Order: sequence, then structure tokens, then C-alpha cells
Amino acid sequence: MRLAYFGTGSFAVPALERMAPWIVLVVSQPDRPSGRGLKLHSSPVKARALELGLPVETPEKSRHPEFVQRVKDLALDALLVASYGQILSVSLLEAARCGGLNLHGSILPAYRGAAPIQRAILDGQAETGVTLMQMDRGMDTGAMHAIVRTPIGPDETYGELQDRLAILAADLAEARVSSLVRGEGNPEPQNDALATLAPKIERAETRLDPARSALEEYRRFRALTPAPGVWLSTRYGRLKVKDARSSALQGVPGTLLAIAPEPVLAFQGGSLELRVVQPEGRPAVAGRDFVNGARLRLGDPLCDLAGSEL
RNA sequence: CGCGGGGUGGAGCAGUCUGGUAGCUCGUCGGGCUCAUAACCCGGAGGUCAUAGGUUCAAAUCCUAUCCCCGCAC
Repeated sequence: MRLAYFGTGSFAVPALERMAPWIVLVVSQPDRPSGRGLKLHSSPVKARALELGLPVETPEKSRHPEFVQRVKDLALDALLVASYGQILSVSLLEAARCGGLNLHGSILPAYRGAAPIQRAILDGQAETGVTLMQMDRGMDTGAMHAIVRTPIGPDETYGELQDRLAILAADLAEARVSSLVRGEGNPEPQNDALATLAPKIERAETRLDPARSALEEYRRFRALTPAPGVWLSTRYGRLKVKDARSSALQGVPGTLLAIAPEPVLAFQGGSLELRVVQPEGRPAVAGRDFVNGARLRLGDPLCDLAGSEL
């Protein structure tokens, strides 16, 4: 079996490792200036592929005819795709004998799009999964070959869930791709009427607001942790919340309902225990340490609710 | 050269602008109070103020260089 592997994010790394024996080319997003100092950074998939000694290409546009021709010349059985970040053109899909097989982090047709794992947590879903599907011209609209399901833990974060789903995706690829390539598939079309979208996360969604419900904001914390992360606008500036748990304590939103053993911040109808926070320009610290440094006391307001600054 | 913040007893911070005794909230150790406690009271130990050099009678504080950490934006 000869495969090309199209992937970028860390969700795609385990499947890359598992399928490496059959992968003749890895395709990932180009290195881009990012981070402090705007230095070039490789995608997780590219970095791992190079460690594995696999050839890597990072076309700016994978639909470019010259690139498509190069793929065609590889005489591939299929393109295996996971978290690639570019739409694959029909001409590219047709460059492999069995087209494109996509590993998607949701139970399709729910959560089509860029951020299925985050959106599932954000919505409070109790279950999600990975779908292996036959790619077509639409976005995550192709017929489904297989689905694995898994419950979402009540305190599970995006990072933790993605790691689990990535393993499930690798299992799924290992178990099914070779038989699909042999033509043993029996794909089931998606019911478009049941489809939902999972658009990418917007910056505005990363702010925790004590005026909103504790339930909703705890989901927000879980859905966006560890990346891109969530933050509070406080009297001491922006405060990233890197670890938190929901708490049953209730009180005036924005004030501290407890100081020890961990500070508890009141939200609407509940509260969050702030376990690890990070002030601007400083390393992350235990919530208790932040409270000590800021000289906060029980009942003190941490956030001002008046204006929704930023 | 994208913009910016920070490195001060074990932890988190103030002090730096306007050089002149090392401060605060915790932790820790000892003692006390209490039925008891993560609560409270009293007392103690513990600091090369990131590193190197410079200015000065005197540097955490001013100047120069270096190392390390981080936020924003992308």
C-alpha cells in the first residue's frame, strides 16, 4: 500500500506514526513566521515526519497543477488526510487511485469544519469521536467509512481529549485503511439535514466573563485549554487561566469566594477554582501564589464587571 | 531586527522613577490558645537583590553588556 499523508496539527501525529510504513510522502503546511521574534516554526506533523525520516513537502497551494502532477506520479493508493488545513481540490483527490480518506475529530455529520473537538466541549456534549470518511469536494461532507465514539469527561480539556482522539484516529486508520484501499469499503452517505458546523475559534471567544454562567465558562475553559487558552480581565491586568475546576460556591460575580486552599472566583450561578494562572509577562503560578502576591483577601473583587473591557 | 513585561530569603510579590537599615502575603521551624483546625496569637531561622563590568563616599535602585523566563501580535 502506498499512501501520501496530509496533516499539520498534533491531532494528526499519532496516525502519521502508525501509518509511516506505508507513507511515501508527507504533505504539511509551510513553515510560517510565528511566536515571539517571528521565527519560522514547523508544523507538528512536519517535525515528526522528519524525525521519522519521511520525505516532506509543504506546498503553499496543494491544488497547484505542478504539485498535483507530482502526487499523481507517485502512483498512490490513497491520500490519508488529518488536520491538514487546506481544502484538497478535486484534481488532487483524483490523483490517487482511491482518492482522499479523512480522519475527522467528530461524529459526522456533527461538527463539520475546523474546530470540531473544541466546539463539542464548548457545547457541553457528552460524547464525541472520530470519523473516517471518503473526501469529496465539500468540507467534511463525504460518505463515512467508520466511526469510533468516546465519552467526554466532565473535566476533560481540549488538549486531553484531542490526545485521546488522535490515538483513536490512529487506531482507526490502522484498522481500516488497508482494507478500504483493497476496495472493501461500504461508505454510508452523511445525512446533511443533521449536519452542524464547527467554525474555527475566534479570539473573542477566549475571554472568560464572570457575568456569564459558571457552567458555560467552565466549558469554555476546557474547550480552549491548553491552546489558545482563556483569560480574565482583572484589576491586575490580563490573567490567563491555565487550570481550573468548577466549584459549587456562589456569590457576587467577579469576587473571590475563597482564598485557600485555592482561590475561587464567582461567576453567574456558580464559580471556578483558579488552580493555575498566569499574569502578563510572568510565568504561570499556582492560584494561591497569585493571590499572595496580589495581596487579595476573601471577598475582594478580582474582576470589574462594569465595562466589558476589550 | 514585530510590540512589550519580568528575574529580590523556599513560593508569589513590593521596593527601582526621586541611590543611603531588606519590606508584604504565604510557607517552614519553635512556643501558645482551642474539643479541634487549613483558624488565631507570640517568637525564630532563612536573601550572592539573574550574571559581569562601570559611575559613586555609598547601588536592588543609575549606566553598559550578557544569560534566562513570559504576555501580545502573527
